[in-house]
Amino acid sequence: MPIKLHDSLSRETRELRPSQPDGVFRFYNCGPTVYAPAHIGNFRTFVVNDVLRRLLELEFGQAKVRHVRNLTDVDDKTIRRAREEGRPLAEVTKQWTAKFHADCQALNCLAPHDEPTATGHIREQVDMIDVLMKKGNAYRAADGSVYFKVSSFPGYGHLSRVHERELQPGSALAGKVHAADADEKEDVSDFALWKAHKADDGNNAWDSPWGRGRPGWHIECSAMSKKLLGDTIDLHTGGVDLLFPHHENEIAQSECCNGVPFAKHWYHSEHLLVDGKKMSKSLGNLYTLDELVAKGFSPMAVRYTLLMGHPRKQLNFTLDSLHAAESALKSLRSFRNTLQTTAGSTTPGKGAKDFALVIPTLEDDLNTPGAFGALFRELNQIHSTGLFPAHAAELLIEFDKILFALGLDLAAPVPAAKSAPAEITTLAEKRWAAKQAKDFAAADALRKELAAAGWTMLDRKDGYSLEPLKK
RNA sequence: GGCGCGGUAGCCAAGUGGUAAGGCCGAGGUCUGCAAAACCUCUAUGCGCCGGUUCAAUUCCGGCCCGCGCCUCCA
Repeated sequence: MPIKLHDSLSRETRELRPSQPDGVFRFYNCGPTVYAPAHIGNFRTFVVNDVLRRLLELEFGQAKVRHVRNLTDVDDKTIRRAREEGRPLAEVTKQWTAKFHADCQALNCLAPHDEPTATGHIREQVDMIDVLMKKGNAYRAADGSVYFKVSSFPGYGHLSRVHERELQPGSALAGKVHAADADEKEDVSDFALWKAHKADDGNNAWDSPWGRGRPGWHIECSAMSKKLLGDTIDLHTGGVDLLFPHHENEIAQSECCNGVPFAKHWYHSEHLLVDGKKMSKSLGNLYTLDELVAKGFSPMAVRYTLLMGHPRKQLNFTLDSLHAAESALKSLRSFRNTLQTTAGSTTPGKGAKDFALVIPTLEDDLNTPGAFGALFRELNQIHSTGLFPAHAAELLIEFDKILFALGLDLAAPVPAAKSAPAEITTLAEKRWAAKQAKDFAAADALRKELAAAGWTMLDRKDGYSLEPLKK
């Protein structure tokens, strides 16, 4: 079944298919700026793109998907961070790149096939700017910066419908408040391709035909996409906030330089809200993966939570939803164990249609909550009708395919139980002894004592474990 | 002000012109000395409000109310 995905440019849901004769599907996902830990809003986009990547692999074959995600390692924020910490830029970005990779791995995201960096592709960016200069789409301003001339590209604004917008009085552009370099530009809409060196940049500058400086933000994606995937790619993705101006500017640069359409398909995932509001430092509702893990949640529950809402709708993230995710994962784990136990070493049967709707639901515009619904509906159905070994063996294969598509690793570590203090283990030992002696009255009294101290005992045949009481 | 998205059970959240998936929580039950786990059952005559179209609307159309996002370097 073909994968259908909403296209931000045409505003239609269209089939995804490779456009090149080699049958390789090429997609570019705008990656993070590495100057701080990414927050879970960032990860919503990367997790959604990861599900997409997995579906593409299932559809076209593992070898027929090429996934590129960049790392922005030179811009205002990274340079400012390095300056504030008195460290070289490369050291700062290396640190946060490593952290980003660790978080991605914890969230079970497949690594992109290429992860190019802006500083690693200065020459490609300069070359591209050079072409734009020669074609008359760019100009060098008095300060040595190079700007893209928006009026030279008639297609500008189609993606974001920028022409249909009215500027809010007092907005940055209308008031030129933020446009520190506005005087250098011919038009406020023009954007920087090359930024002339300033004192604040320190030694983070490169030579170019227009003098020392550094690339503007937008050009890196155009240049690296061209180098690694070609002039026309099959899909370009990112968060909604990148739709304008970032992606609009990428289209302008790439199409003016290459003379062919930039991306066949555009996809934007919506924002994650926290307690009904966009995450922001000022509201204090910004979460990183580490903070959630510190609260006792597993990274897999975070991943599950990020997939609980439709990717093109704002998703309201709460701690309650993390609890829900943790419980849901537990059910899935338990179900898989049942399948495994029942199946044993039986040869899988053929023809079961139990999970037939899950992947197709996912393939219909990445309807992750719909897919979870279909999954649990089937799961309940199977529970109530019972299982034969051959059936279970077959279902196990299907179930694992679904887990792969969603990127849920049920074997991933769950939060380690806190170890109990000595007085608790003493009580527990006493209770266990009482139970073995069948002194149930004493055992029950000790259970109550433990509960009062905030602990519960989970009995097994051969022993017990201790867990802190929930709430 | 402009552009866009949304308002579905206590919470989260799919979906459809023909009478509401699923998860969490909660209640009852089976099973276990107890507890936990697992499994079973139950939980919106209702889908922001008011009109309209229709045999039939939560789903289409119009108006209104409320919320959220974006409006030049934030995933």
